[in-house]
Amino acid sequence: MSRLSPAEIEPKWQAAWDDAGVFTATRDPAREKYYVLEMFPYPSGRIHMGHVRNYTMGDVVARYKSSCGFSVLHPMGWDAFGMPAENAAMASGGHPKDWTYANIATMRDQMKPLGLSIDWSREFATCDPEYYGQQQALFLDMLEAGLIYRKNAVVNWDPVDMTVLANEQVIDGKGWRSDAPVERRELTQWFFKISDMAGDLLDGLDTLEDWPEKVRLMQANWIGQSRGLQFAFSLDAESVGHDRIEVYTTRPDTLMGASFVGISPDHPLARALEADNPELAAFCTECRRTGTTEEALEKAEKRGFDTGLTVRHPFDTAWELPVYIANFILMDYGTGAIFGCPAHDQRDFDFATKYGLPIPPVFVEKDAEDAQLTEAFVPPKTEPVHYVRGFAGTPVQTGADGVDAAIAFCEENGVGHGVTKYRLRDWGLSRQRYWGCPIPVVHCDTCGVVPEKKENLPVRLPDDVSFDQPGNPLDRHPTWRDVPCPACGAEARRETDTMDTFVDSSWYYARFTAPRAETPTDAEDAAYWMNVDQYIGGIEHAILHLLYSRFFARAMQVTGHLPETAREPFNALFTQGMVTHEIYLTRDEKGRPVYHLPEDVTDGRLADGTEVEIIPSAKMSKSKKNVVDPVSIVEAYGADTARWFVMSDSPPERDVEWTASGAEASYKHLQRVWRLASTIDADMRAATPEDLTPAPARDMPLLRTIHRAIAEVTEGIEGFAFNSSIARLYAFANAIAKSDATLPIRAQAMRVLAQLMSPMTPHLSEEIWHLLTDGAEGLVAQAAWPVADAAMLVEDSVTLPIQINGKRRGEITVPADASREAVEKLVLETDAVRRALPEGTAPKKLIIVPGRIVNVVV
RNA sequence: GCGGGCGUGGCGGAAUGGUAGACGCAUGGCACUUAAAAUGCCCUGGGCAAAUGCCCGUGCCGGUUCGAGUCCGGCCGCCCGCACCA
Repeated sequence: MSRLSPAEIEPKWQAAWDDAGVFTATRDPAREKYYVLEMFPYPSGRIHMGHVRNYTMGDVVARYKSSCGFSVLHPMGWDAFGMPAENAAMASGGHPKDWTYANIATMRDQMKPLGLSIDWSREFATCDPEYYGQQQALFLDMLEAGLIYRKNAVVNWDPVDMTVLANEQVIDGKGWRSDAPVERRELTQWFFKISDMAGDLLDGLDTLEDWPEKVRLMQANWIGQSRGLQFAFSLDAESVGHDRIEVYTTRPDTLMGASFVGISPDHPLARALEADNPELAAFCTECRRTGTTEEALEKAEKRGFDTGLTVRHPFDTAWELPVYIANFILMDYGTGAIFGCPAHDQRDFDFATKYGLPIPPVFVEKDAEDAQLTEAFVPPKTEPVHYVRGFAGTPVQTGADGVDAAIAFCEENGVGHGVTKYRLRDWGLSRQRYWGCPIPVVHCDTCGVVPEKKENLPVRLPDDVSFDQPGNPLDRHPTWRDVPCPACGAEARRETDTMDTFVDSSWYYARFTAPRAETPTDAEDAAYWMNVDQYIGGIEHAILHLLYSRFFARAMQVTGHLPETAREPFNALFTQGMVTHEIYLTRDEKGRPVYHLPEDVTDGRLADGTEVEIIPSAKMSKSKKNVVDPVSIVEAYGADTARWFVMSDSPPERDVEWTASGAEASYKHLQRVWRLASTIDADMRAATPEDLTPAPARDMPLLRTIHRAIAEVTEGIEGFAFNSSIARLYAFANAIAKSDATLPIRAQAMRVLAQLMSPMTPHLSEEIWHLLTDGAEGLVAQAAWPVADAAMLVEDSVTLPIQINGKRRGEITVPADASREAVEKLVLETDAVRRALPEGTAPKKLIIVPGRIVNVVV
């Protein structure tokens, strides 16, 4: 019997699919459409197992839906702008464009042998001028619609390299190349007004029923709606032009526990005070050294600086509160100023303790009026609290009701007003880098900031740039900046900032519906194909990419580029786990990790004998050099094996650690299925008339198995439990191998097995299908998905485990339609129950869950 | 620090609140073979036991329930995100 050679059959069937145009997406009004999309890859240079897993999942869905009769759109493209291309250019002197397109070519060549059902005619890269030109058109429309504006924002500035650094380029507060302490610097930048849509983006989450609950929760927390009180503290003496401090609090119910007022180091008052107070200025400067990430701010030691200013409590003019500058207060959130209530907030408690400030409680535990607080008291939700200091003697409740009551009380007494705020900040899109989509505006001395004319799009990146020094090459380009003002025609300067790469990935799904259109989208195509029915990608994108995409769908609707029905672009979302692998690292003289490729490590040592640290289950990433190359797996075992393995070993939402033994095992199993098919085929060809005579009694068990397999495998695919589907397929193959059913029924089972396997192992399935149908029924890829006969799924009898006091002690088999009374009688007659029950006594309780279990309580 | 998630045999994992460990890997045994590979068959959570069986067991502690891997509360550990990484 011939061994199956993936190297022979896989290209053959891929060519057959191409010839038949099976995967070309066509707008067919007669059929329901299905748009399945995996998050497109960054062209890092080689595909890795995470890609294989991601795209195989999408492929399983696409092939399955296609078999179910849908008109399927399953495209692929490249998220091609970004820093690695510039880093490569700086390191090796090439050009980001060449590097990127070469990587794309390599990865496409690596991806195609996987046999994915992708419509490659729709492929594009975000660095294609045809794509980013349309993105510039979107920018102009959104600018005109008031969705984009300019304001100052803080960036990480490397004072040695004289360049802006991304957060990941800041290591322990220092520039990654220069090692110089990073400074904060303000630049005028472009922003999307995403905060205007905060409420709508929050409300929209409720409609996303087919998104993971955790992603919706993360997004809701990220948007961070809060209801609070905004009011002002009056300064005792006007200082540097300020006479009040505007404060926002989500805990107005603790206003009577105020101990101090804190303002951000970036608060206008703090900035004004810096001029006359060198000590204060030094403190603020020190605070600004902390990285710009929220994580760095939150983890930094909480520090304050007493400004010497005081304010009056709004409900008691005799009550004086000190004003501190505190490093943990963000200028971006609320008003950049807070009041501190140490008795009921742990951070404020720590702060008050550190600076010797009073800790007046608002409420205490019952019977604990005199107790000294050793930590902030946050009352349990259910317990009543005892008030020691309510508003004007009136106790208010805690919790949401208390906040509402406190806001109402404050409003009645003329202290501020209730407001709804969001944590979500506007999205800064300006990047001071070359390899991105140029922002299509021109700076004119007389007209100011002027949008480029649409007919001048795309604003192309110049090719003649150098990366021999840090900073943005567009700034250094001799002529690229010089353009006439689109408004007055005078000499003007092009903006040299480019767009955040998140912009590129925020609308690519819409572009796939009409990738060659002369406008960003085509109305008819968008109406037919949108929304994405199933989106698949990593959980690491749970917040930013998905939120930005949701914003963009709305913004594109406002600007007329998407229909109203595409408000939420992704109907269903699946977040896959990552493919992990050990990482190997050594440390440089500063203790920073240096990563090594698996092939450079032998028995835990480098070639020069240096021992390496091994960290298990680390996310596969190019920078960590722990990428397993799928190409070698495909070459050794074929695409079907790689696909089968990545789908079989782990539930798709969970991380999977790559192991070499798993691929080997998958390969063996697929060979076994092939042998089984070949044997059945050979037997059919040599069959005598007796072999073909039906024998219903012999055939019934396998017929039932066929229909159960159809039902269970289908259910697994529908529910994204691919690993369970594959477990069922193993069981099905074993059942066929062991069955004594007649040949025609075994052949029928084998054809169904091939079909059910086809989303995962399309090439092997085609080969088996072709063999068993003599090529008379075309391609599996075009065959209709089998349907389970419900009548065949019903069992005649059922085995019920019998528990005694919750522990399994026996079982009985009863007819599936047995009455409760009949089951009860049989249960009481079993040995296990008789042994447990004293002679003649009845059980205390008898629980019968029909079809499932019996529990006897004695 | 904040937000979110995960934790089950030697390993990957299965299990609408209802027989914990399906299915697969690995280990061991057997068959085939001159031999090996390949292939096929069998066993395999731990403990006690000749055996029908019995006890323990889903990170830890507690709770709800006839019944908890699953629900609730409190911990521990690991992972993801934190707005200029993609």
